[in-house]
Amino acid sequence: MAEITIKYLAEKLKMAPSTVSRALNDSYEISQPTKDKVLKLARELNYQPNPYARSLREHKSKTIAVIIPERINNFFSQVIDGIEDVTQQHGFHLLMYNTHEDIQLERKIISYLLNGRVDAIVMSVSSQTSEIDHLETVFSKGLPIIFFDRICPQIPTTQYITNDYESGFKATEHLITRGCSKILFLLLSKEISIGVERLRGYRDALKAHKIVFEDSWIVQCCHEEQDNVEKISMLLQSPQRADGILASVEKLAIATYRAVNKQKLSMPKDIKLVSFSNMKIADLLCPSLTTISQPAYEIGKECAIQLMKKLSRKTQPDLESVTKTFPSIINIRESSGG
Amino acid sequence: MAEITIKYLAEKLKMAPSTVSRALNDSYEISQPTKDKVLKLARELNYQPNPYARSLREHKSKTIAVIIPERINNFFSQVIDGIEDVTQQHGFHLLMYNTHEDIQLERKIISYLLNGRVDAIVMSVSSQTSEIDHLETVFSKGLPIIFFDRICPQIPTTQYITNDYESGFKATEHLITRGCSKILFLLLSKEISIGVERLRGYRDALKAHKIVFEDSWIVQCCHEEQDNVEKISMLLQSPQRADGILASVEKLAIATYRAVNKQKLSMPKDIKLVSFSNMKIADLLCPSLTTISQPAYEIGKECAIQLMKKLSRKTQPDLESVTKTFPSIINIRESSGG
DNA sequence: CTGAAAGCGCTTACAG
DNA sequence: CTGAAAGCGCTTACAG
Repeated sequence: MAEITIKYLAEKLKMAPSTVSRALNDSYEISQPTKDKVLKLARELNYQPNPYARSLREHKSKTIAVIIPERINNFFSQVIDGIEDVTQQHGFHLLMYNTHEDIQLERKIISYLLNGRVDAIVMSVSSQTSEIDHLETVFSKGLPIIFFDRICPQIPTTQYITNDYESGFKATEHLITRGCSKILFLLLSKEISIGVERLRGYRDALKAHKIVFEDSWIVQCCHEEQDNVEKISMLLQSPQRADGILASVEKLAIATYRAVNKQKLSMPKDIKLVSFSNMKIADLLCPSLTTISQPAYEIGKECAIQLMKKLSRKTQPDLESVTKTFPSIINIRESSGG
Repeated sequence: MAEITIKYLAEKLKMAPSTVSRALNDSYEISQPTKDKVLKLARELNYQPNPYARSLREHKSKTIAVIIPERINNFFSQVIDGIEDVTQQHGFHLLMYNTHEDIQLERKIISYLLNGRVDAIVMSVSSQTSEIDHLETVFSKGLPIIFFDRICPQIPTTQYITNDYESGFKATEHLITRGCSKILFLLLSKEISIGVERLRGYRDALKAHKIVFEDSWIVQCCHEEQDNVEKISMLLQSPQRADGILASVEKLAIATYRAVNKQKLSMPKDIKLVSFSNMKIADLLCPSLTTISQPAYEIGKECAIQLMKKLSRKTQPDLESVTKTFPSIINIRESSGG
């Protein structure tokens, strides 16, 4: 790969490299004829600047890291599409990392990003993230970071969530109006921010409807589908089983379907289900799934817009320390009784 | 962000930068005591080498570009998980690009990668990709490139596919044994490689079973769900409508479900469906979907393994010009009559 | 075993 | 308007 460099162009054109560089960057200091000559040759030879030389010199990389806890997930895919659509227009590149919900991996990934590899980070923390010193390091180093969905309220930066408390409340209320009185809340173990808010909404809805809450209704699940199916199956075969389930995450709704089938129960007759989910085919499931869906693409776009705004300014003002809320939508379908 | 550099460490330690660099890289030329001192301080100050300085110097970036035509797609997500799991172990980073099935965007993305930004490319081409000069440029520049699924046979490099001909044949045969005699083949417009192979298998299966093929059975769809639903609906309301559908891509199966519902037809009674799809919840659809699923994660892993093998060698032998085939699995469910 | 020097490909302050 | 020089943070061939 014999690369075309500025030096090479300069030789061919019998100019100084500095002149070529300035012409390429359309500097006001360079005459039009010179610019024309340089551009012409650059195009002919398909000159592409070496991004790393530029990054080293400029101390910026024009790349952004996106860190998510799970890749096979419509919500995150949609968020990333939103991010990419914006950053691409600004000539930014996206470095992508999946933590697999593993805090150790998350720390390691963060450590790779600490020396100029990226100009900013957009991130949804893993469900294991309770200690946050690695995230504090990012912030204290001055590396811009934005959180979405699974946020980190302790870090004073811009964060995007949806109205999780309200959605949890409404979803629970919906189940209650459909006749449920024993409602299980499924969540991932130790899940932060979103789980907490959704849970609060759920509990307050129960309280508002004078349903006496039992501790056993909060069910900590894991990331292994088979384990979750078995756990939920067990719960469903108990004599005083629940009549409603609120799944705080899509994968737990899937596990519920499997458990219901396994126990040969009928949904929504025996058990009703609502889940947070951005699945596009929720309406094609058997029975169709009542979902609370988040405006994922818009969230991604907004993250990127804020970042682009910050990074494009000469004097980069700090990202505002604020948590912005997008509205989720509840789509009532058969799984909850329609 | 005041960065810790080698120069800074060298000053603190009263050594030369070259010594520090060598100690950090565990060079045999450096004494153990010196290494210990350097490593100690580096750890204390949490030194992270500047990746771009190193890339510029070494002419390698330790990053790989992954280019896919669509992000909200289980198949691609699984492939990428496979790629990442391997590359991460080798300290490589992943730059990710979604072409949205747009050849112009694909060309643009490729052009960004031509000057050392990445050490290699893993790619699935867009369905619009008929001209391939941009891919030829990549190859001729000596930038390693591997294709998967939607491959580019004209480029002499390693390519990964599944047994698409065979799967198309078997899927068609399956529909025939379930009583279908008018089988529609849905494909994305001008789709390359995979579409072609699957289509060949389909046609040969018809021929083998002495079914006289009609041109109108090959239906070119697009990327707009609504348009596809309408097109398929139209076809389904014709008096001599098909009794079987083979969807070469998951999104066309989804559109078929919607069209069937819209026309108030019943699947599998009125119409039977088989689709290529890596959807994990195909069994939960109404009716459950008969799928041909590809070993996506394994394909991703294999792409990455080949690349790592190549890139880790001092003398990098060319990627073998060979097309390797992974076996897909047919999962028979209700949509095709069980 | 350690150090001084050159250079990767850029950009920009400084001269002229 | 153009050029020579320095420097971004590394690594390595060359000395000693």
